[in-house]
Amino acid sequence: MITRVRFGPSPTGYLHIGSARTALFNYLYARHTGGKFLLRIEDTDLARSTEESTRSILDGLAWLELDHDEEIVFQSDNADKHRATAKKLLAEGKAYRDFTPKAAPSDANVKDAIKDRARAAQGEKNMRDNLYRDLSAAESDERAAAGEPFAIRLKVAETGKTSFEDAVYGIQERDYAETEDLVLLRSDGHPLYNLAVVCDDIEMAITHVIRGQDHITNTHKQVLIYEALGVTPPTFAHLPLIMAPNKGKLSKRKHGEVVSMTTYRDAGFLAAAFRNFLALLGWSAGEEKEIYSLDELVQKFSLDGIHRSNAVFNFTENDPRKWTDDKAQWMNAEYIRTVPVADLLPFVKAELKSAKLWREEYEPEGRALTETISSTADAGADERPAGVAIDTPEHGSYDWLVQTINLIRQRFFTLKDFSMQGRAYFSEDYDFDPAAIEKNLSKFPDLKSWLPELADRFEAEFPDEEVDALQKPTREQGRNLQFTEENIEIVVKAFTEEKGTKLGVIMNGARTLLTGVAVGPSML
RNA sequence: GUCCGGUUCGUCUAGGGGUUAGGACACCGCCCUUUCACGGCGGCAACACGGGUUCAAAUCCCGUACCGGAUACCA
Repeated sequence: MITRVRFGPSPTGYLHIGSARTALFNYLYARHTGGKFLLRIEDTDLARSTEESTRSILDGLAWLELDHDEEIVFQSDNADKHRATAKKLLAEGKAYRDFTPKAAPSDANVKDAIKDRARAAQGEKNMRDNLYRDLSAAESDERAAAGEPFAIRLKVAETGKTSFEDAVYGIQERDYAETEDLVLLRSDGHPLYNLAVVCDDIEMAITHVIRGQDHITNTHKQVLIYEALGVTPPTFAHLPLIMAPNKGKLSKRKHGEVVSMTTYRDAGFLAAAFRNFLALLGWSAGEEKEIYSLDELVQKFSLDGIHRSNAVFNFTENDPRKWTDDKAQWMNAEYIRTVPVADLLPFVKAELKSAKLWREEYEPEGRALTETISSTADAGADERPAGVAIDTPEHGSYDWLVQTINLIRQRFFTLKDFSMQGRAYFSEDYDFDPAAIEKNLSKFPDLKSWLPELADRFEAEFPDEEVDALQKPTREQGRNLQFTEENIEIVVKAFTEEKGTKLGVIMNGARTLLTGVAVGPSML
């Protein structure tokens, strides 16, 4: 039997980090088993569902590259089928009409009202004391025909228990006494969540339901519906929850943008890095390894590796450095500097484009950015074999771009850094960091004349260096120097001694003047 | 309240009868670097508590505490 899983977000907000992880686990399980990953928008609560939210969720999934199979199912489209199912259960005597007038929804805090009510009941409540539970079919039909409004409730047996074997939490049991005669169809005719989910899961032939642990109680109710329908329930796998640093609920209300997937996209995170981070929140392959490609995740993912305890998503409000989880930040930086340039290039391009720093020359005709890049260009880092003349591709060329990225990405954390910290590499129009100026320029007033002087010196020592670097005589033989790291060092050191200053002063001053920031590749 | 679940360094976690309780992030130090990072090396730091079972318990059982979830004509 082919595995079929579904991710069923309700479109009442953006893609939350917890939902994103649920989606990821569903995706990984489907791909691991060679099954299907389906998407179902659970929009039965039309009062709260918005199209904007649906779009935002779809955007988030697209960003994470969790492509779904088959058509997206909108639960609201199936309302008629849900109603038909409720009526069938009614006809079979497995459900009944409840003519109790609908309670006015408490306006303030629904959740609190429910908790208060539950506390007040102190567990003394008899879940089967509904007046209409045993109304004769004839009388029920009659009242309905007379136009009296009613909800349809499932008739839960007096004694017994629901049970299912959760792939993560093991055998789960719940006495019927704990479960109310749940409402299937509202008095206004709208199908409710549990009914809708069961109907759709059956119709979509879902084999594994992977969702948050907060649904365990719903699962018991859904098992009841499956039983009433005479359908074997799918396998359930409940996931531990992702908590806020205080181990409380992670919510938009309280924690703001840190919980939204779009925040990470906009902050310059690589989807691959964030996916990797998310995968390790509540799941482990049982090995000492942190970096996993999507393929590896797919290959190693299993329901057995899912934890039973909640995980804390760690961040510190009001600390810009720790605005989100340290490990997520580290992982992103790790990806930025180690991923093959070819994989990084498209993202850098997008970033530069949005910052209006992109030039068409970077991408020569007929050569896609993702194309394999020459091995020399891929050599990463600022390290270069000693004694080899520095090959400086034409500024603005494709090769120049690749080398530049390799040079600067070593100290970057997000894609944003390419247009912020690294702006000077792509444009003459960049800002100066006041702290960097203070630290590296203002303190040494002499730099004002030294730096231009050094520039002249370079020009004199390395004339025309881009044209024919390798042909040039070395210093021993004549005037001009080969443009190598060693020779640059000779020139700069000589200059430094001449001025009676330290190398660091010159290097740092030059970097700050040239790039506007204090951080950057070495001059030598 | 009731039902369900959980508890290993600050955080993510490995380990599930005998381990110096391992790794990662964060933090601190040293090295590398005449910058900042990267990197390398090292340090700090954990089995919630109490009872059992056992030659032996972080690991199995029970209880307590604490944390979380659920308890709608929301999803």
